[in-house]
Amino acid sequence: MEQYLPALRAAALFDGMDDNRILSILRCMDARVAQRRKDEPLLRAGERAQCMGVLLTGSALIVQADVWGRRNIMAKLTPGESFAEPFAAAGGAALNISVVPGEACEVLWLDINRTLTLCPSACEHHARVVRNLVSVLAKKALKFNEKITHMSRRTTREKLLSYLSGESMRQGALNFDIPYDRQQLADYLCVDRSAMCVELSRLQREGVLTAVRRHFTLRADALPPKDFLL
Amino acid sequence: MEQYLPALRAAALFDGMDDNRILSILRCMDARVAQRRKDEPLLRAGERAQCMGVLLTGSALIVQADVWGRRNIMAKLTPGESFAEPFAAAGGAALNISVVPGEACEVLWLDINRTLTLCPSACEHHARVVRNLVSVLAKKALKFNEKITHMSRRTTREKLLSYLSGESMRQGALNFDIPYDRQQLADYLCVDRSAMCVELSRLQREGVLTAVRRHFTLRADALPPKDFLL
DNA sequence: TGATGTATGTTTGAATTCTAACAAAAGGCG
DNA sequence: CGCCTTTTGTTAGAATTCAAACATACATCA
Repeated sequence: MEQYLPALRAAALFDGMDDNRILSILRCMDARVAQRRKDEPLLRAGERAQCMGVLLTGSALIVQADVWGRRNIMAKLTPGESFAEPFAAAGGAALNISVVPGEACEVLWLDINRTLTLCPSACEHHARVVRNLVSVLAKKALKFNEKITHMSRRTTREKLLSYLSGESMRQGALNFDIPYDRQQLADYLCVDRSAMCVELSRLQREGVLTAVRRHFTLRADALPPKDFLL
Repeated sequence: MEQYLPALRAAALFDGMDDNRILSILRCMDARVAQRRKDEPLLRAGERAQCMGVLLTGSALIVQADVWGRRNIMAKLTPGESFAEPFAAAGGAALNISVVPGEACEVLWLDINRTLTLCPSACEHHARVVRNLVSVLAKKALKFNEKITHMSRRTTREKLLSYLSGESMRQGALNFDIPYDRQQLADYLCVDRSAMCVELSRLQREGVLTAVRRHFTLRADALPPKDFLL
């Protein structure tokens, strides 16, 4: 388990804990590591999530997909990020999402209930893990909140601008990369890819932004007021 | 504070705690009660949420609104439910939502940090509150997840069916009431009200459901397979 | 370098949604 | 009951989005 410490130190769930504490917690939470190839889902919709996952290496998408290939991308995971916590923390609720690797990856499975119900005071590390879990869950709710904010806009143009200006602010620059390709971005915003490309082209023609693959540059001064407040 | 115990006993945050414990926790979390008239927001977008709220009486909507009156309803609160927890638990993040009363109501403000950072072991009740908070946050994330599921559908018809079948399952009946009027439902699904009414009428003409004000009846057998899986 | 597969951009007609305005129904209250 | 307000339903034209197909650009690897 020691080999994964570099990844775990960066995980929000283990924030403020030294290596020994982390290893101790891993034992308490019955931690298990699993490898997945690119085509093997980490979790499938319909399953019950008894454990939460922490991505150690690689990347993965949290998606809802139907049989016609319609896809709703909830989030993209990078190493150190966790997933399925809300389901595991809500008593092993049935998943309505799948988690699919973007490439081969490694995951850590953690039994949440061990920290919540068992040995509550036995090891004091638990208090810290539970507090970190509170923070992780809160941030996940805020992430969903943000996605809803983007999706709630009525036009593709507004959805794009809402997402892109959000990313720009988060990264603190008008010049930034996004983690999605065009199809993935369309699936994140829940719009048609080709219609989104049309809108991106229009925004570029109008001088509002430049978009080269995953790299974007916003020109805030070029936006008509309609797209902002007031 | 004792007068609010009936409402508090029903709150998920105080699950499994007797009256004395609840009162003790209220003191630890620096609980304060506030009244609001129908037109006074409980929270406004832009503010920082240092405290989480628990609705004691009345009802309220969590909304995102822009200056043109476009409204995105995130959820409707009933007594015992809490709000702004994700913002408060994420270190007092700036709200991107407002909380507006549907009628006059009373709220309890709780300082989350008191349970998370201060007197961590002094009173053992804290462990229970924090565990309850984990559960409350997890359920909120699942609620947002559900809203995203409905919104991710591409047509108004599919959004309606996704929401209504979800409510039907949640309430365990084909016959059920929803908490929203037509305008609120449209704002929850982020579609135009009149277009939604048209779609509701069509669904009724097709015999898929009946809709009388807030009361709905689904006729599962009348749905063409396209609207379900496979 | 050339071939292949993937990602991105563009075009078109069909379908859907928005907008605004108005009509009808329901609820509250003197 | 009659009046008023709020809610719900309907219509029609304009605007937007979808869907499918194709063209172009880019990346990888033999």
